Amino acid sequence: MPELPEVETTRRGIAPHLEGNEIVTAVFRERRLRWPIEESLSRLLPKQKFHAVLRRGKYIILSTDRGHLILHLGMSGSLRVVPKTSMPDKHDHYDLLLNTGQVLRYRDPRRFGSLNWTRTDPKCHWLLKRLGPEPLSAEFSGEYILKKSRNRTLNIKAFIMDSKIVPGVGNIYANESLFTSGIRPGLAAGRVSAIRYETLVSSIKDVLSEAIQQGGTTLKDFVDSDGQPGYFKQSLFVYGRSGENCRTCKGAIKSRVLNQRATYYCPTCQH
DNA sequence: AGTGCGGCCTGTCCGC
DNA sequence: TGCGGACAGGCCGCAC
Repeated sequence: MPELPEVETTRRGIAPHLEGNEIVTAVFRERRLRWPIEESLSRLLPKQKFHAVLRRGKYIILSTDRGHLILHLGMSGSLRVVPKTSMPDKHDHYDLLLNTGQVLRYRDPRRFGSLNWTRTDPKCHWLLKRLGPEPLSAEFSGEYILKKSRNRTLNIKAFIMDSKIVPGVGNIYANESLFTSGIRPGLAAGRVSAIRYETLVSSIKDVLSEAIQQGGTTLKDFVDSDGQPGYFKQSLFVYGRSGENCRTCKGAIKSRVLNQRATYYCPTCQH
């Protein structure tokens, strides 16, 4: 499940292979992703040259001289750069063949991902325009989130997973950052104090940056790698550890469902 | 406006 | 061993 660090790792991995290079052909084998891929892309994309590979939340933006591809990896998506001789497998839904002889290949067994095209400023695209500030930017601060949270009854975990508040904090990192900052996931967002929001924002930034750094260690092998960055190996404090011992207090990690999402916490360390 | 939930998918895991 | 069913997960869009 690609979280923001994996998306950023992917972005960094593919960028040097794309920037300055041109699309020769676009092959779509399965257009039924979260939204059907526009038919016109097959004829629009050839001859377009990439000039930037950006990220916004968990969206990757491939900017060309004529517009922008906006893509999301969903639950099971991955993007890799492979030689054009490499055969696609069952879940490899599209290929962008480049003038370098390499192919940018999208795989997504569950097809929760998406691919959209826009000619205008991607910031104004309907998928991106409502997103909150980037979690790793200065704009995402304790002050900002405190202000957004006033009078909100929604639990703090669902609140930080709301992309309108801050994009890119998925279930794993929501659980982990709430543990690190000692906050119970079920607490109403509006009842969390200013000082605790300062801690939470720092935790989110720390946990995301650290995971990006760990993912970065696999970058050099990106072309040949299986696309799984190293952050899965990082030691998680609570996520998926129901019944196991808390790494801090040795008590049992609990789990419950909040807003239809698996939620893990330590009843002793989090209040 | 805020909140909660349905729906989209398929690989994996569990129980029989 | 084989089979069916539950589950996970991001996120838009809808209903209340």
